[in-house]
Formats: sequence, structure tokens, C-alpha cells
Amino acid sequence: MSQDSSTPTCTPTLPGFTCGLDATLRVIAGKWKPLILYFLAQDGPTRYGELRRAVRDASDKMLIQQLKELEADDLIKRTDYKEVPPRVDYSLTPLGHSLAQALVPLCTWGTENMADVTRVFAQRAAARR
Amino acid sequence: MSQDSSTPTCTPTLPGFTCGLDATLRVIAGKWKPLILYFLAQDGPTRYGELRRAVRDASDKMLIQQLKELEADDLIKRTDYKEVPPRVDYSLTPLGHSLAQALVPLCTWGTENMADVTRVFAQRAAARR
DNA sequence: TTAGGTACTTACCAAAAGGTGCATACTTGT
DNA sequence: ACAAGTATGCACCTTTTGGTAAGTACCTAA
Repeated sequence: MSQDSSTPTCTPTLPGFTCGLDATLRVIAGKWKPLILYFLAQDGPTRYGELRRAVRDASDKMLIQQLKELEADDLIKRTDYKEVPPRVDYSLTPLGHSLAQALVPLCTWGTENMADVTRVFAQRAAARR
Repeated sequence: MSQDSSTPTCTPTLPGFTCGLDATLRVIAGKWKPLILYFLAQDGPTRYGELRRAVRDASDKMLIQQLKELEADDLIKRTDYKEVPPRVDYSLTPLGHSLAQALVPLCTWGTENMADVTRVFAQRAAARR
């Protein structure tokens, strides 16, 4: 359908990644990262507690850990207001913002195909018995 | 930036998912699934061995396992030609095809931001010492 | 005859991911 | 005085994920 059948990767071959998708996936690997990015893209700077309630199944430990990684990867920015009852918020960097944009179609797909996805999960659950 | 701050999820609240993105992520969770889908979207029906060589870091065990799950989830179709030296190929179902389309922006993002991604990974590696 | 390719399967093990619960230090509301 | 909210940190443990290496049954080329 495309290319010459010899090196069937999606882009020639990059540094350590097989293709752009591979690179992206390694950056957003982590149970909550895409959700965090997407949420921040919608609601702008958000305080820790608010994020916690939004991504409601994540534990503190996990959420903090993923936030730290996203920050280290320059996808989000942490702002500590140094106030007495702690106040901190998180916002997207330009890089994080562009990545969040790329997640939009996935969200759309999930919404549009909710019926199929739900069915698939029902089957998975049934299969486990 | 949007909505009313009370229920800050990306879509009201679905069956068991917090939003469409959540649903999608659960379907494509698995180290090689997005890569498999994306590859099949580009090259059409592909034999097992070819897939193996394309997704080159995956072991047989992993690849087979993920293929089985994708098949169970109705994202790909397995065709066994029942020939003597085994011949089998995999192709996308309509559902799988639409999901693969939603992955395109992620691939593009990875390619366009390869420099940043590479830097991020260099830092991660350095931080581990 | 022997090596290699086909598409898997299974058993065993290591590493990574993730959950629970407790602790901090200070403030505000009851 | 006491509970609750604020944003974490840490220790411990279980679950999930993924890798290695072996085996299967049959075929073809050297």
C-alpha cells in the first residue's frame, strides 16, 4: 500500500525510536499522563486537589509521580505559590499543549465509539471467568 | 477556560469511563498495540512474520498476545489460510481502521517534536545514575 | 542430513507499575 | 480542642507486564 516493503516502518528510522508514534508513546506512557494533559488543556492552570478530583481513580502517589515526570519532560509547569496552606498549580508548557492537541482525536474516537468500547469491556470481563 | 468548574471531566460521565479519552486509552493500553494498528493501517493485510520484523523489539510472546487481544476487541481480523507451512495474516476491521486514523496526530507530533523527545530521553537516562 | 522458516505455545522468572496507609506542618472552620 | 483541607513523602506489598528460552509440526533449500 505504501513504501517499498523492505523497511516497513512509518518513518525511515530515528535515533532510538522506530517512528514518530513510537517516540510519542514513550513520552505519554503512564496510566494517567494523557488524562492529565488533556484535562489541563481544557481547564488551564489547575491546583493539585482539583486535578485529584478530576482524575478520580488515581491515587496521590501515582498522580504526584506522573506530574513530576511530566514536569521533568517539560510538558507541564509546576507553580508553587509558597503560601502557608500549600498552594500549587500545574499548567501546560507549549510542548505539552501541542501534545494535548494531538490527543483530541483519541478522545473523539472514544466518545464516538463508546458503544463498541463498552461492549468490548463487557466481553473482557465475561472472559475472565 | 471552559465548562462550569463543578464537574471538570471531558464529557459528562460515561458507563465506566470518565471520558472518551479514558475509554480509548483502555482499549489501546499495551506496549505494542498502537504500533500494530498503525502499521496495519499503512501496509494493509500483513503476515505474522512481517509484523514481527516491523515491530522489531517485540518478542513472539508479546506480539501474539497483543494480536489476540486486538482481535478479541474487534480491532483487527486474523485470517488463517490453513496452508501447510502456516500462513496467517492480520488486517484492520472498520473499527480498528478508525482508531488507527486517530493515532495519526500522535505520530505526527512525535516526528515534529523528535528533537525535544530525544532531549527528554537523554535527561531521563542521565537522571537514573 | 541439517539448518532455517512458518506461526505459534508454554513455563518460568525479573522488573515495573501501582495501591494502601501513615506522616508532615500549618491553617481554617466548628 | 478537634476535624478537615492543603500538597506531598515514604515504606511495604501485590499485581501486572514483559522477557527468555524452550518446544511443536511441518516444509523447503543446501
